[in-house]
Amino acid sequence: MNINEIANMAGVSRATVSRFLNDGYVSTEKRERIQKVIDQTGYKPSSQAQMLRTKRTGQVGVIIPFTDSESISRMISGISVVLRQAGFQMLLANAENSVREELEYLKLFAENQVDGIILFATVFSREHKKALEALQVPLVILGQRLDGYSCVYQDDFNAAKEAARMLLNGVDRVGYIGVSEQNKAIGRARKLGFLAALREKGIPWDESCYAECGFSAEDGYQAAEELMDRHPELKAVFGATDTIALGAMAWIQENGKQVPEDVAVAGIGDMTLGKLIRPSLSSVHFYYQASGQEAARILLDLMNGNPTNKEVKMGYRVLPRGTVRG
Amino acid sequence: MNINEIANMAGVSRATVSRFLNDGYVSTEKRERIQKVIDQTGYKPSSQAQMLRTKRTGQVGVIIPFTDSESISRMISGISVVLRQAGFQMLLANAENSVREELEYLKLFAENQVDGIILFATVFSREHKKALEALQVPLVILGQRLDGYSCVYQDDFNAAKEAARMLLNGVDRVGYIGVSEQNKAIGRARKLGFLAALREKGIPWDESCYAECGFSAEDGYQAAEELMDRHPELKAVFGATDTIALGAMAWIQENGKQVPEDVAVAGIGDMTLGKLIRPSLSSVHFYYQASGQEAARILLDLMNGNPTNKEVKMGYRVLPRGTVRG
DNA sequence: TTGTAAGCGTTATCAC
DNA sequence: GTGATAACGCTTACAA
Repeated sequence: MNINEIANMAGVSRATVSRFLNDGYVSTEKRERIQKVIDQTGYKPSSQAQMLRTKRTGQVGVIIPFTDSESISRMISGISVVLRQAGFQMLLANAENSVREELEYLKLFAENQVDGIILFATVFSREHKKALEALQVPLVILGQRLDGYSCVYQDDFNAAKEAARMLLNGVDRVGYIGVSEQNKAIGRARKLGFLAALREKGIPWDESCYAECGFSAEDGYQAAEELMDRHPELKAVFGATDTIALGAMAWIQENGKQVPEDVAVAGIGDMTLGKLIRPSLSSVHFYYQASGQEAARILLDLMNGNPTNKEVKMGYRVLPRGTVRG
Repeated sequence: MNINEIANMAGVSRATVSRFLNDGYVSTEKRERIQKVIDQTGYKPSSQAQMLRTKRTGQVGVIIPFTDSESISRMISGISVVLRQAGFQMLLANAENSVREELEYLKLFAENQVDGIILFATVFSREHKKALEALQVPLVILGQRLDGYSCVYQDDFNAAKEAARMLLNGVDRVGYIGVSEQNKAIGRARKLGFLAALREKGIPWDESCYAECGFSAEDGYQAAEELMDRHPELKAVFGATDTIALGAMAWIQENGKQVPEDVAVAGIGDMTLGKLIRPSLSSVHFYYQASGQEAARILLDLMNGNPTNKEVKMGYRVLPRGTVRG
């Protein structure tokens, strides 16, 4: 079933059918005839042919570092809602924690497979920047800020600072478990925010109270062990993410300490599970779903030929809960 | 940059270039010439043109009910790894909890937008079955069994039965929090497995000890409240999923009961967070990531013209942890 | 082993 | 308003 057959059945030329489909000028009479035939046959134009002809694919490539993360899930949800509404489909590329894969996908998409790209960024290597410069396709970066590109990111610095303030309530010996500072947002900005809160309170900082780990709860667990072995006197532990904080808290509770009486804990991200455990995890809410929507909207703008780069820093909400002191 | 230009630059016909690209017969001499030109120009064939010409898109549609679920994330991870290796891309369709949307996507993909479909099924309405029958494209169903279709699913019945056995250790008054039985796997099979364990132990069942809810932790929390208000004497609560169980556990602990001394708890799915909370959540591990891989492999088979329908029931592992008695 | 030529199913540009 | 006609960039008989 193709446009020629439809044209024949309706007794018009295929150009007219095409115009009908694309809101061109068609007389009411022929309009009706064509509509009828289409209804009868259930005809749908071949999107492959349309892609070839129009150079538009109606697809957006979304590159994520891994699938198993609540924040990523929420952002994807936001993206998918907006894209769907705009008639776009989402080509999801899962880099599985590999920077090399991430670059591969970037190149793959760059070669005109998609009309636009949303990149969940973690770190920016030289290679990344080179790949981004070579890009012919509109792009929005999610989760990190990068000069010269449209991006949507969280206010990591201030979120961490305020979360640290809440954690430091009546506490002066505190440890920090974070991720590599190569990750500017989650690694660097959050740590700096934390340190800013310390400075504000006049609490001295000793780099040996810092432990670095990956993004999983197991990582947080091990990092807590390492940290607390080194500094059993710590009265509070800050996790760069809720997942890390939850891992750390598990170790702390397992080793005979009360939370928050002996050790207070806080994280960032407001994961669902954080409010279910006892005591409930103090955290900072990020508007992840909205971030995804925002990124998708900016990308739609860009794809519509609006060349304005935009940087959007999302807000946050501090959530004092059971793991910090009164 | 298209195949004609490459052909001109290499001094061959475009057919030869095409053959070169598709592993057809090309003399070593021309092979080298073409390779050189391609290296110089960075030429990549237009996948849109290839799609139109070959009727293959190299894309697989994956329909999920929602994004925010650890089990779904893990299955997607498995799918993406296998598809990637086979050179396919993943078109992710998020139905956002809407059956209507799910059907829309099914139809959309059915119209030859993709070479194959993986459907994360929840319920099968008449409409679903009609849509599935009309499907021209290879399909694998994930998470549910459906006669006549290739599917990969969990052993929900036996997993629930064994989990219930472990929960019923020294306990005879027990409640069950589940989801709608329209969902044959998570709703029906798990409940039946649970009831089978009860029967085995000779424990009578009273339907008023059943509460039904959605998939979120909040749902589990509320269902626990409803259930425990009705039956304060319950000594154990079974959640059809870990998320539900965690929600229920939060309510139980919040209301002054000790887990597992006063009330034992178990769930299904082995979510990461389950092993981090104290006491740690007893559960059943499902091989979700492997399920995704399996589904993708079967789909690849199907797309290769192997018309063998396959049903794969995945195994499980029972994980007694802190929320059940000795 | 290579080239010619005929599509794949659309949309866009023209005349009419 | 409408209909020829020419692309879009590729693959694949078929012939050489």
